[in-house]
Amino acid sequence: MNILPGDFYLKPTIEAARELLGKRLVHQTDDGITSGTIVETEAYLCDDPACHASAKKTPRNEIMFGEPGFSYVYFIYGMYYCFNTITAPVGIPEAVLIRALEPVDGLDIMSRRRGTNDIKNLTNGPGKLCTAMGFNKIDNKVDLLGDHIYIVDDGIEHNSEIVQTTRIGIKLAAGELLRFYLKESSFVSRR
DNA sequence: TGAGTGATTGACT
DNA sequence: GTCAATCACTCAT
Repeated sequence: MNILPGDFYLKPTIEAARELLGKRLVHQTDDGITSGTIVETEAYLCDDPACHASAKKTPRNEIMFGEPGFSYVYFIYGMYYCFNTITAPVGIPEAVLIRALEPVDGLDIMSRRRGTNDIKNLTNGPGKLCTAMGFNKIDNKVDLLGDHIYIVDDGIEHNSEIVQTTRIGIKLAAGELLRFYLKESSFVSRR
């Protein structure tokens, strides 16, 4: 097992977003281990109007100004969580949103949490993957170099073309090409 | 395509 | 202190 080192998160955010594709996100809980290969990400930059932290520092987004390599999990639309990894040095609020995974471990746990046995429908969206992986607000501000939540490089070449396109579901700066996904994957949220 | 959901935020007393 | 608009989504129509 090869956990991504802390300096991975010091790369330019766009580069980190691109390189996170094909890596595996792991979550250890009381229910057991769930993990999935990252197949879709979005970059959120400090000068980006769509970024939570672009306007000003607030209690909710202050984690983005902190240490790279931490999780940023936030509650949205009254029902769903989204999982981000903090990038860029302290003081620069940038992050990578994990939008979709290909389930690897703990399929039974994910199915139970999502209430479906359709694996293609388990983690193909930011809200869905958090439900399947069991992320909630207590998983905010967690060190991704710890043994609770971490991202590993299995050393597997995904051999898939990376598609760069526009982000989904946002109003501001919707034209920016900051979304990345693996072309061959059938687990991305939308093409 | 549209309704529903509730934390967050900023603009008001 | 209160209030309403906003929102990086999902599911059922």
